[in-house]
Amino acid sequence: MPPETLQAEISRVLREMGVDGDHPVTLERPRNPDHGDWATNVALTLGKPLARPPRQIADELARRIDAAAAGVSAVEVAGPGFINFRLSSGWLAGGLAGIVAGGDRYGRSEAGAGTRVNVEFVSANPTGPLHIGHGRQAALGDAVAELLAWAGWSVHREFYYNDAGEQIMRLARSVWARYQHEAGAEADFPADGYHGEYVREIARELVAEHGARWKGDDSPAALDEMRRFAVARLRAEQNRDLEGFRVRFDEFFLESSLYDSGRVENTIKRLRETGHVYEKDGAVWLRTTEFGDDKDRVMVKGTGHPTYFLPDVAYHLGKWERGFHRAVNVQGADHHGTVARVRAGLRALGLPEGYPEYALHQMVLAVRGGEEVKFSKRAGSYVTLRELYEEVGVDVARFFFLMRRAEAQLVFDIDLALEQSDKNPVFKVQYAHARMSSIFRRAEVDPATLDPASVDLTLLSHESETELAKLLLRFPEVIASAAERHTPHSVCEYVEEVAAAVNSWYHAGNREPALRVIGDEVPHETSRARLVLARAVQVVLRNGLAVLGITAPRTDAARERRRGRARSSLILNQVNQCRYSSLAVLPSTPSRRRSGAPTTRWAAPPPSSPPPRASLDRCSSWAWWATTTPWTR
RNA sequence: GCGCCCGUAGCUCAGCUGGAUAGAGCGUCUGACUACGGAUCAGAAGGCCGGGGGUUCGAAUCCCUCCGGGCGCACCA
Repeated sequence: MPPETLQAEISRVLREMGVDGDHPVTLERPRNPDHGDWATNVALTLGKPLARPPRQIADELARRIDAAAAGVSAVEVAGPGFINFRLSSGWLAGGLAGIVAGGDRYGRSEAGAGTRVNVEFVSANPTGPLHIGHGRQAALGDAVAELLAWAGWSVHREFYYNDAGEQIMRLARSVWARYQHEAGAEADFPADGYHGEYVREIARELVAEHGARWKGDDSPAALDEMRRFAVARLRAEQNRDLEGFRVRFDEFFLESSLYDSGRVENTIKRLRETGHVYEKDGAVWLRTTEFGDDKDRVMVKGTGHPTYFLPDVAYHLGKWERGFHRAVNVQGADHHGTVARVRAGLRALGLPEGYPEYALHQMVLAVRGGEEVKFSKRAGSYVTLRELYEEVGVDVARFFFLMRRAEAQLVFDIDLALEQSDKNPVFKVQYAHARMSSIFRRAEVDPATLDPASVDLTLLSHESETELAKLLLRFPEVIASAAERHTPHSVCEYVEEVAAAVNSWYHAGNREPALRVIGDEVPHETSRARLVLARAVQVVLRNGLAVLGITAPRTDAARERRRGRARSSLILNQVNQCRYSSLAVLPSTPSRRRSGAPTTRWAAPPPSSPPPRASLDRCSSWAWWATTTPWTR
């Protein structure tokens, strides 16, 4: 955000010039650096009201500005009447000191005033392991939640699931059939069953724990036992996968509790009282068209059973009544059809328009060697989240899931994710952070003891330094905007930009030793000032990555490997990668649609022959390289 | 057929809710290397912002329309 001093000074001058106090003054950051650090088009917008040429207004405004009071070093009029400002070195120095002083709170704001907000995401039903679509949603939801927390909201992370619906029964029937096979009985596998290997695993565990007591038993009681067992197993597995992905929830909300607690009944009663309910063809309808939906919706079917619409409304009404007057739902874009109707149902009950908010995301495509990766052994028809992050690492997976805006389809490039160079944006950013840490180690200075107040920061006068400093000072604005718009990807882009600026600054020191942070060529005071800048970089990168749920390493395992300490573990690592690459070669059937599941669906038929084993070849050549290449140059 | 999302450099994508000469990474091309961590740097080429209309001082951005791609449109879950 623009410096308040500048904003205030412009307002003062405008009042002086007799301009109406509520005339909007927008300050924006010009794309072109020649146009200064901040610019305003206010003279252009004043042309009509003042009946004067914009250029003339701009000239007068620029003349009257007190640069010192505004915190700028230059005021220029350009083009048709833009006014460009350049920030003063004093303002920059104060800002840098503020970053270091702010530390891990730098970038937070109190905008949310501690108000409660509910962020619901993942919400996968326990019918199988989480897939990479859930992964995108987990990363996205967690980042949106964290952004809101940084914007001063009190955030509640919630996971909603169903343990008794039709799909769960399909799961139960699938497990039942596999169990009969394991127990040595005949049974037809249901046509709509779940084919993943995990179903067999659950059946085997059932046998291990309960023996063959349900052999040949197709009673509802037996099916129900298996349902409970399978749901418990899969819920536990999902939780392990999420914990491994560093995502935690404050609450797991069970759909069936809406029935048990009478909330569904209560909701329909209250809807009837609104007078928007009618009966037609033996079903009970809500007139959602009165509230912006494109057709009315059935709440209770002719069979007497409620549709999913009803518990959805009951659930969100419950959120409101639990005190969450703001709620954000992170969901796959295939759910956008439910948005209008749920909101309409809630409006009928008197809740405000636009409740809850939705952050919808498109599907994920995993690509390796230019080919889509579709299958895995464990889940059968899709790539699981765990397989993905065990191969590329949690940090990389989270960043890749977040680096595109949610509404766009995501191509997850596994080759790029495995790349350990600046080609990979995650390494580029983490490396920039590690590099700053390395400078402090080298200088034998504890960054925590650095006191920016005792340092003359105006010594940071090289262009690479001032550009970097200005970039760092944008951080709070980046966070605030990303929180408001639910766009973690803009944080990814920002940290990447910071890393690039850090490299540029750092390498200026390679070309001219006088520009280094530490060394004989550098005067002590200058060195101190640059250490403050390095510290500010650390703070911003660490905080930016923290928002995204990514670690900011002080050092890197790869460096240890280069030092030759861990040759064997490197080789092991490559072998592991070969193991996971097996997920590319297993044929299977396309997945079926499951409710509550985000949008990863693989519609293409299974390959008739296994794809080429390029990744295996590469692994073996790496192993060869590792055993034949000396570790020190 | 209706609704939502997307279409920007060869590829993957940004573009801060209407601003000045449309940006970044990868790829390509040309240079640089005794290094505070080479996991590198400097530079260049590359564009009818899907097409066409409109709105205004000004449009990738807003409106209309067409084309292309994805998703969703049940008394399914």
